[in-house]
Amino acid sequence: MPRIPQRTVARFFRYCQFLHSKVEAGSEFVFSHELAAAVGVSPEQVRRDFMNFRQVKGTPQRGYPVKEFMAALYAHLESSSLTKMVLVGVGNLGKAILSYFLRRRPNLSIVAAFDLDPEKSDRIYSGCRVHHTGQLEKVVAREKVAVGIITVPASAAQEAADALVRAGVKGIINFAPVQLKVPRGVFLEQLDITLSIEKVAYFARKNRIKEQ
Amino acid sequence: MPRIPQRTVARFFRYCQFLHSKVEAGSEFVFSHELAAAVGVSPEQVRRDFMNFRQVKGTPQRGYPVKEFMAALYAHLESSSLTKMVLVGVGNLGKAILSYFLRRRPNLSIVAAFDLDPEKSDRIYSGCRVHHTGQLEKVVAREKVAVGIITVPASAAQEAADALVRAGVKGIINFAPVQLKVPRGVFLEQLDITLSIEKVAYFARKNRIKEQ
DNA sequence: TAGTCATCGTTAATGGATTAACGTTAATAA
DNA sequence: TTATTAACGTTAATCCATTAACGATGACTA
Repeated sequence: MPRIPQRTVARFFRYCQFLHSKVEAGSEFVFSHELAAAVGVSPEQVRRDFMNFRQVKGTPQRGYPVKEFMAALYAHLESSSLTKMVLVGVGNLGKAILSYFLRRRPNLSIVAAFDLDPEKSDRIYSGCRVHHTGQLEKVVAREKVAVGIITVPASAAQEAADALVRAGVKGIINFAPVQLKVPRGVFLEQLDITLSIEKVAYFARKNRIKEQ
Repeated sequence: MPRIPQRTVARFFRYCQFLHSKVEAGSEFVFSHELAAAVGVSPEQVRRDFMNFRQVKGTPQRGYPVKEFMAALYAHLESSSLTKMVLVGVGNLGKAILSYFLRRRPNLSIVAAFDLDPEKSDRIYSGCRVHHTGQLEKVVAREKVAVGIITVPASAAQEAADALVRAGVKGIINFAPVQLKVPRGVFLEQLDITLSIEKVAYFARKNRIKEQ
C-alpha cells in the first residue's frame, strides 16, 4: 500500500461518510460521479483516489461495489480499531465537540475531558467525565490516549500541548489561535475557526469563486 | 496586485495576528525567521509571501518594518472595511463562535443569529440577537449581510444555505457534516470538525510526522 | 573606510495535487 | 453475436505550492 497524502486521506473519510449512507439505502453500486457530487470534487479525482485500492475494481456502467470499497477504505483507515482521545478545555466549543462524539463514531472515543475550573471537575458532560487539568498527565498516560483536542484559550494552549506530549499522545488538534510547538513525531493540526471565517469573509469581499 | 492563492491568504491572516502582537510589544522590525517560527512555516515561505507586496521592503540585518507591513497586509485584506455576517444555529458551537467574535475583530461582526427553537428567539447571546429562522431572508437581505455561518445539524444545513444564498450572501462557512451545493459566485468553505479530528487520529495511528 | 556577515529578494528546481485525455471494458440491446 | 455506449483505469500534462539556491544589500565592527 502506498503512502497516502494528507488531502487524499481527508477525502477518504468523506467518501466513507457517503458510502455509509449508500449502504443504509441499500445501494449495491455507486458511480464516480455520484461520489464526486456528494463530496464536492470531480469524478476524475474520485477515480484517481480509488486507484489506491488496486484490489477492488469498479465496472463500467455499473460503478463501484459499495460494500467492497467501504471495507477497503475502513481497512486502510484502520477505523475499526478504537482510538482514545481527550479534550482539554470544557467551554462552549469543547462541549460542542463532546456532544458530537457522543454515540456517533464508534471507533473514536473521547475518554476524558479536563478543565481548570474546579466547578466543572467530576461532572459529566455528554457522557464524558471532566477532571481537573492537574490530573491530565496521569490520566492520559494511564489510559494510553493517542490524541489530544485543545479547546482552551490561547494563553493556556501551549501548556496543555506540552502536558499532552509528555503524557505520550501522538496527535494534537488545536483550536486555540496560537501556533503550537510540538516535537517531531507528534502530528499537529491547527484549526483556527476565526481565521477560517476571516478567510471566507476575504473571498466573499473579493467575489472570488472557488469551492473546496 | 496579483491574485493571491487561498493558502497564501490564510497565511496573511496569521502574519497579521503575529505582527499585531509585535506592534503592541513596540517592535519596529521583524525577521522572516521570527514570523516563520510564529506561524509554523519556513523563512523562505515568508519571504516569498512578502514578495506580493513590492512596495514595502525589508532590509538585511534589520528585517521587515512591522508597521508598514501591517498596513500593506490590512490594505490588501481589506480588513478595514466592516463585513457583516450572520450565524444560523445557536447550539454549543454557534455560541462558541458568537463569543469569539464578541468585542474582538472590529472589522468582522456577526449582526444576527437564527435558530428554529422559539425558546431562543429574541434572546441575546454574547451580544448578538437571536431571531427565528423564519426571519432569516428578510434580515439578511435588509442588512446586506455578506457571509453566513452554518452551525445547524446536517439535516438542516442545505436549507439554511439556500436561504442565505437567496438573501444574497457572497460567502458561506459550513460546519455541518454535509457537502453543500451553492451556485458559482458564492464562496463555500466546508469545515467539518469531526472529519478533521478523524484525520488527526489517522495520522496519530500511522505515526506520520507532518505539521501544518 | 573597508570587510564581514546576516538577511533580504529573486529565480530556478522540485514536488504534489488536480485536470485532462484516452484507451479499455463490460453491460445493454438489436 | 455484434454494436453501442457509459463509465472505468491509467498515463500524461498542467497547475500550483513549497523548497532550495544564490547573488545583492546594507548594518555592524574594526
